[in-house]
Amino acid sequence: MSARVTMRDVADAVGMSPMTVSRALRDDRTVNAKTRARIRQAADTLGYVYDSTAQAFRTQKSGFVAVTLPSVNNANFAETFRALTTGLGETGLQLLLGSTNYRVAREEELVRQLLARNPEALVLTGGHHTEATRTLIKGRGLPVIEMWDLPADPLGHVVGFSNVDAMEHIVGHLVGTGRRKLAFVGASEGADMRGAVRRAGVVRAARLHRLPEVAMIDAGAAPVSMRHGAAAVEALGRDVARYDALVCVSDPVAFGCLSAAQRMGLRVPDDLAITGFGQFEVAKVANPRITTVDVQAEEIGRQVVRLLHGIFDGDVRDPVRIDVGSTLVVGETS
Amino acid sequence: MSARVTMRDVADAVGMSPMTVSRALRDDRTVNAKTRARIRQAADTLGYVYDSTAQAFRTQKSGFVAVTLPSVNNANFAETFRALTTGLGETGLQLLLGSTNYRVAREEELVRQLLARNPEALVLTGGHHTEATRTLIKGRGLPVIEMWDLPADPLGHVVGFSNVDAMEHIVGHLVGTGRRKLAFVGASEGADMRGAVRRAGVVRAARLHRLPEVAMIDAGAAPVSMRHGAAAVEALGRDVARYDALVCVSDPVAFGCLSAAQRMGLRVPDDLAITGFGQFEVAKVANPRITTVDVQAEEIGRQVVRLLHGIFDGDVRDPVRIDVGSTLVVGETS
DNA sequence: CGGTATCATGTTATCGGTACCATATGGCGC
DNA sequence: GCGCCATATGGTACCGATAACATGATACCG
Repeated sequence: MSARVTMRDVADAVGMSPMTVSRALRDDRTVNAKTRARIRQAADTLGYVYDSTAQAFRTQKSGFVAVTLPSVNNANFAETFRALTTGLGETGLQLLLGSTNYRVAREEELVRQLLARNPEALVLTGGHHTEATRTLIKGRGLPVIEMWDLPADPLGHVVGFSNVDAMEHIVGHLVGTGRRKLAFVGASEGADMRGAVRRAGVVRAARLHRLPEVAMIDAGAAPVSMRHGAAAVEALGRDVARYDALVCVSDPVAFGCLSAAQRMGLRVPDDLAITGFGQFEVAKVANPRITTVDVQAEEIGRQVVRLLHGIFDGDVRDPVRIDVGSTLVVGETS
Repeated sequence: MSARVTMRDVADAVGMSPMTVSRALRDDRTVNAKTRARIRQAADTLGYVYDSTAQAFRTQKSGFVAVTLPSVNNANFAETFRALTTGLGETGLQLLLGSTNYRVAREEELVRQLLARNPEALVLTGGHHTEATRTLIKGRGLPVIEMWDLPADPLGHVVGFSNVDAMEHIVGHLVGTGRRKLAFVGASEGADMRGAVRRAGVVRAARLHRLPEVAMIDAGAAPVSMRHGAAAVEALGRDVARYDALVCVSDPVAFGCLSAAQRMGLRVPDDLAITGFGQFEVAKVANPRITTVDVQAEEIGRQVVRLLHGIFDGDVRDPVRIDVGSTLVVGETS
């Protein structure tokens, strides 16, 4: 078991200094072409493997961009993540991913872990963070982007949309089609800020339209998905007739509600309207198609990539705020 | 914009040496409890963030485990990934994730990128790799685990199940309920090995049962999902009556087929049986529930974690092969 | 009470690259 | 022939944490 092959070994093999080897391997044009070829050759022969840890350490540039997501098991976030990976990969940057599991407290620990790897930028999902997280980040002076939200007091750059506005679109649409007795189906109040903001948006919109108070249907702790929506409706049983519209926190939840309602013999949308959120694939394919809001998960990712490139190239200096907006997509469930 | 806070700064703040700080922060019991508390306190006050890059460099241990997935936008893989993150996070290991987008060629580039970060282990999804990838990996002598498959010629350890067996369960079940004219719905033949293996499993099982040749319905390039399943059935139109069962490569595809079939007025399962794969949430919630195969995505992740711990603790030396098996879950679509 | 084990902390060197500056060599213009 | 510049290469220090060894203080033993 021989020790690791380093630039020193390669240098010795060709009778040059490690410095020249370093330059040669990085394709520095100041190294004579013939020398470079000889060095490359020797490196191959010796089975030399570049040590990017050492490089990251010396240059203080990790080549990482850190990203936090509430969960990777969510088609929307996964889509954004894919767009980020693709876009940044072209520049040789690698993504360092962490999931908060929808808990703000977990985010703090996560950010600390990620920052320890010296990322060159930090991309956070959502605009709600603990005070400690905020200080931690601000103290580092690295580029920060918050996405999937439009926080009032951002840490740096922002690429997102207004959850409140989006919910108002939905409520407006429901009111326009004659619904008045709304219920919101989402995760229990708690650590999940995203759900909380959407809930607040519904409540506000209902007040604006002078609707009776919106009922809150608890589908369990975040993350909530299809089965939670279905279980919530099953638990309601006949009582679901008290409402004429279920406003769900996401499309999967809406699909769960839809499915359970159908099993109970309810006609959707005649007896009950159901709306989702996020333009997940299931909304388009479900039968009937689910009314939802398109939030352009991929576009968010693309914009973040564009912004990061601008930042790294020095073109962007002042905090940027990009609102990608959201569009109501009327389906057959409302 | 102050320079980065290092252990030196923390040490100066409490009047001790960096070495003691290092020990204190790593919870080394040789440091006096009171001193440790003081150091922790000072680190917090100064906003110190541990530098894992420096640690990785000095100790020659990156703290990374590299993972490749075909796609993160797949509830099954996402579930495995979550189990990995959780399990390894407890040991202070971080996951370095790369997606192959279902292309074997892309895997090679990816593995190269991941290896440059000096991971302490490599976890690959699937058992098919290019020759170059295999050499690359073997030359490194680091622990390798292939998951989600049971390759005949593994690179190292294996945690998976037999895709072929699983498809045979499904076909056996369909035959048992009187179906004979099967069609397989999956991605175009090409780079997606996983789909190809499942297809082969169906074909083999059909031969065993002396069924007529299985029709191949091309749902487009991988990854295929709900909308591809739906589009495939729509494209077939009335011709779908030529089959009495659609065997789909995954649950999302099956759901797409189901939905399109229902829109066309077909009765499932009376006119047409439909089966999926993977026990995705949609299979359980769909109406009717989709017959599928449970492959225990989370269990795979847990077993990989257990195996990795065994490897790092030195308990595991010889290549291990864990078959987590798969279970037929009969729903209402067959 | 001397000697040794134990605990708590410090000193030094080092992991493998690379920024920065120095140096050697050759070509070219005047 | 001299100065000047471009080209090609080398020397040195250093990024931040930690292994290995050293040291000083205290406890404990017969």
